[in-house]
Amino acid sequence: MQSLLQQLSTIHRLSAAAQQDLEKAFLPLTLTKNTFLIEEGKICRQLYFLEQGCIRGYYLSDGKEITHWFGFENDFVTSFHSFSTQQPATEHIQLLEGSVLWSISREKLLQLCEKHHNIERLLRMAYEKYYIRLEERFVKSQFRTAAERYALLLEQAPHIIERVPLGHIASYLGLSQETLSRVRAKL
Amino acid sequence: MQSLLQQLSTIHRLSAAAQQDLEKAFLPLTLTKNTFLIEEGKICRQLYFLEQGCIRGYYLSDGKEITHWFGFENDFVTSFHSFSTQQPATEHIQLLEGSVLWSISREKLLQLCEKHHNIERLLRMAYEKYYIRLEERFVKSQFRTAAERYALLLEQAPHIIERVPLGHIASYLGLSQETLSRVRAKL
DNA sequence: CGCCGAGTTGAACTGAATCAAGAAACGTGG
DNA sequence: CCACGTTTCTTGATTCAGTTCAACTCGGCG
Repeated sequence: MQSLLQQLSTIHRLSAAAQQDLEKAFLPLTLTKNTFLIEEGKICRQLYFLEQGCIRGYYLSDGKEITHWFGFENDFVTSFHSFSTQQPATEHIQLLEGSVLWSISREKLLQLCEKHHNIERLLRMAYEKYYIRLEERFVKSQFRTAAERYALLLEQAPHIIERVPLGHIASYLGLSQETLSRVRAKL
Repeated sequence: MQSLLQQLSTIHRLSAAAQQDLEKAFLPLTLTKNTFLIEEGKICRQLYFLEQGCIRGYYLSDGKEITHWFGFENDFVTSFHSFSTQQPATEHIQLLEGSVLWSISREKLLQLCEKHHNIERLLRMAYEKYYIRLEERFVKSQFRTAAERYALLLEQAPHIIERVPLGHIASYLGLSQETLSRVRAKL
């Protein structure tokens, strides 16, 4: 719980009352490797905070799994599309390691937004932050070669190679596994 | 102004007081083709609503202009990274047609968020919407061929070809202009 | 011991980039 | 309203990065 509050405070400072309500609203959750947090076709009603562990989001395209994001310690994860619109998810979210999470329902979160302007602001600022992060990733991947994209990933998440199978990283970078293997072979 | 209020109401319903304050805060602006709304290196302090016209955001990579988004009627536009963080912009924003816009300063917008929880919520929901839109674009471009990406764009914005030079569309799709021209030749 | 998933390596193929001309369309001034 | 230069678009030839398919290696594990 400490790391959740800590992470929230890096986005926006909360009032004591808002913080207490949030503490009560998040429920702890420990899950094993390969568990699915969300499956395609189901409606996602929970937002998760990943305290410890590693997660991927992927979708199926022509029968192949395309990993389009990873979550690590201190990330908020969910299927944002489904969570926001309450339409069926188009992606799977799967644990890559046994993980410790905290969850809050959409309903509860919206109640807290209603009650504390404070929390609504934090959420707004969190979306801003995640929007900018996604935009940056988009810009930095277009018109870059395989080697450049891999080098950039290693810069941003040096630990990733030890924790995530190569095939998942390859599709995340928009490459085939064989190409990524060859890129790595050249150091 | 009518179309701005109309557009806001599709995101979230505002109180009369909040709506009135917003009406006062937005200033009208009419600019000619090729004007720059934002230039790389400058800090972006304004958010714009595009009532009429057409805009692109682009950045320079190896001396080449890469258009990474277009704005049309009823879009909110700014350099989100610079606007949110108040760091220098990494992109240019340029009018592709003479346009009618409304602008609000970051300072004023944050004041209004402070005053009306209502407006803070609308902004949070707007960010949600734009986040989802960006994510969808990302997913739909990765692992797609040139022809598929072009077909998808035409579905979503059939009018774009008559309003925007081919070269800009090509870089938006992650292609060279020559390739896009050949894709079009095959209908 | 043999299977299985994960990663590597090789050879052939291909979609798209690049380089290089040329053709159209456009706007501006005379 | 035409002439000229500029910008925009097309077409061709060549090259290359990355895919695909297939075989092989390696380490872990029942």
